[in-house]
Amino acid sequence: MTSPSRPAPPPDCPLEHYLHVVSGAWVPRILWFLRFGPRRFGDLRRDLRGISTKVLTSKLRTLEADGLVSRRELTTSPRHVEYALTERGLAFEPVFEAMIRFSHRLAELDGAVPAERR
Amino acid sequence: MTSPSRPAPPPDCPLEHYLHVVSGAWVPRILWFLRFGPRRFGDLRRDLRGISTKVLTSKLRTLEADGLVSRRELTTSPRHVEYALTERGLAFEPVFEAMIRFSHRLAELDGAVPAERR
DNA sequence: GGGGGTGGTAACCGTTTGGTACCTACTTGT
DNA sequence: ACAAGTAGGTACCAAACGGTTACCACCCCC
Repeated sequence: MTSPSRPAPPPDCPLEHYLHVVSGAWVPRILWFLRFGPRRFGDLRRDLRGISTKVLTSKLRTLEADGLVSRRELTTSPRHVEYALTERGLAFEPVFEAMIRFSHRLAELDGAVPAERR
Repeated sequence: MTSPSRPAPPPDCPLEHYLHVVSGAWVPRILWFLRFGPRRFGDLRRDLRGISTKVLTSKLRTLEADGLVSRRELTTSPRHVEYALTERGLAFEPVFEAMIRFSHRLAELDGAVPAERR
């Protein structure tokens, strides 16, 4: 035990800044599906196959609190609620692109097909 | 009718590909510190303030199994083990850059003009 | 042979995260 | 009237994740 367990909290680290917002298994996936445009609650639930309504609700609430996602109730026939990326949420776009480049690069290094076909 | 699109789960989805490798609270941080060059076990433990040796070991094992990190035992006086990014691990670099851009962009939106127009 | 530093391993436990099941409230269609 | 679809909320659990505490093996130095 050389150093005290928790002596210095991170000052202004971009990594911590990022990880504070994007944690857990579902948040990246939610943002992923929202980048294609506004999406309704039920749509997201079907997009993210396997997510429970409880978790989807809580994650959307968190993202709304963090200002990455906006919630809009539509005055439509059964009642629709539309979720969309805010301007802050759109800041996530470079990360999506990077994740795509990452997985393409890994596929490339695996020596498999050039990721364009399949 | 209810859902305009329920696109099938792409078996080679870049997002899932990415998330398979980078999950949990510590893995991104470990990769972050390794990108500056090879690092010894104890160095990483000090870099990642608060991580336990158990978790650090298990994460490094996983990263090694995924081929993102290499492990090398040095024949030095006390005994050193050096971890480094492999070529596959270097594919993560765009993600780092994107995370940095993300946090800068958020800071920009926080501190600057509230230009909420569209 | 004791102390200190390295790099772990194993057992146990607590917190966090997510899942299941059941519920409300409203609206539309039959 | 009643079923079905919309968007949730709540209570209760299960599993994953991570932390704590020990302890080991090795090496060097004194």
